[in-house]
Amino acid sequence: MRDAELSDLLLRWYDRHARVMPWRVSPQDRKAGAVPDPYRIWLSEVMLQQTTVAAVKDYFHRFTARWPTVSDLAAARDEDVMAEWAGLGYYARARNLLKAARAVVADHGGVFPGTRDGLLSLPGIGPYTAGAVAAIAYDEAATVVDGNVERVMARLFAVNTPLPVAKGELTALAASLTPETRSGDYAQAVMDLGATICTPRNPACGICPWSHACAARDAGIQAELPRKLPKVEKPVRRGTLWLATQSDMILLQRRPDTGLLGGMLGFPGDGWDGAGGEAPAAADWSEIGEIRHTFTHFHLYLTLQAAELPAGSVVSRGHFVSRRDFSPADLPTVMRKAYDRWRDSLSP
DNA sequence: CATACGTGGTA
DNA sequence: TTACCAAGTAT
Repeated sequence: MRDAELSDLLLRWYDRHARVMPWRVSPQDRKAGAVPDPYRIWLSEVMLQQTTVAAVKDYFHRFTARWPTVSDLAAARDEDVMAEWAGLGYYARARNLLKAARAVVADHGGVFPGTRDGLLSLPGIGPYTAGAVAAIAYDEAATVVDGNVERVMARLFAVNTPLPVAKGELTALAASLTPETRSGDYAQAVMDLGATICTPRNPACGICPWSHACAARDAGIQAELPRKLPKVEKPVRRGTLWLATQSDMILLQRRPDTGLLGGMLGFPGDGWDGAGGEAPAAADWSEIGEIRHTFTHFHLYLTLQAAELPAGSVVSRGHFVSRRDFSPADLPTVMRKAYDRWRDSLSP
């Protein structure tokens, strides 16, 4: 079977089964002339990096309601954007989002670059996102390779080379199928196929439009692909978080712009992320419990120390914020876990 | 090329 | 409960 027949088959499947998403223009609306907004496509694609559609939806609605255009976002305050991103993870995405929005306004007159190569020059936009935005927003015939596409190609062509070694090979195979027309619909179609039918476990080959052409299915090894190199074991780190109040104030600390939870609000800590080393103030600290949290590359156990600081206390780290100006929703999840435990210890 | 970088859902 | 997984990028 020729490659063009395979892509046509998938597009016909997509016409009937495209999932509805807040940022997506349906294939029917596209055929009627509707054009996706590059800003919304870019925002959604950055949010979707290593993140599920379900987790992204509410964040996408809040961001687009608050900042409807790239110019609005470019004019936003850093702390507002970081607070709005809190809980979504991979916070470098939010910092780069702002940098890119400001670059679009400052260097491109408020209009997104019109090609994949142009998009690639913006912070936070790599090969996948550049291709996805170019294909979806501009119908450029860009090859789009995400985890779904890697899995679909590995199975369709029975590639036994493990990831990430196989990345280049899978990209070339994906390129061999990418059509010159309806490139945006096609890119979304392959990803939808991977997300709904060609799933990591128990792929639904019985209803797959490509099952007849699938080499892995033919060999009965579809569930074993793509193969992956063994993962390194996560080490355990331990440390302390200091939870201090002073009358109606809470002690918070903005984290450095780079590294773990970069740019996010949190509580002063020590012993687990290279920062600190001692309590931020002399006080009668009492241990109120422990939280555990697993990051991408390590398990973390944090001892929680709480204290009411005497009036006039000098703190070595952080700054006091009135409870009225503090929202736990602005915290990254590990910090919100600590806050929730703290609050529970105060009013059980 | 390997590592750092979050979180919530699922088996 | 543990381990894996999700529309990756930067360094």
